Amino acid sequence: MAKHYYEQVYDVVIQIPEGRVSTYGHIADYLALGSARMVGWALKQLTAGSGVPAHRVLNHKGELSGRAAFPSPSFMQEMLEAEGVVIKNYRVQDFETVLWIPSEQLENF
DNA sequence: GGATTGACGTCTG
DNA sequence: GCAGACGCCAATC
Repeated sequence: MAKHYYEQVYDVVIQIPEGRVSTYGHIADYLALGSARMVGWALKQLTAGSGVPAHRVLNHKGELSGRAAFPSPSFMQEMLEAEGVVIKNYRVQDFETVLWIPSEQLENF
């Protein structure tokens, strides 16, 4: 059984540092999945015990679109706020400031 | 094996 | 800038 494509998504999401967030588009583009839906689909398979901080993955608007998939609607927000990310009405403040890009991580960090 | 779904993104109007 | 439509690929029914 070869490594599923969503496992690659897990690997990238796990590398997202605390206080930072990423987007489906960047992850999809980095992994060359071809569609952000692949990332969303992969994260959908995730669970709280998967060890993958899926709450750090947002949509291109910086909105916590996936909060509905969490056990609590505020779970995602609480999680990010605990890491230092400022959330306002389920949206990340200074989104581009806390935005974490996998390709950028590999080339500059 | 065909149709539907899915935590989205980009393009066009 | 906002709204609607399309695309994208894999998994599930």
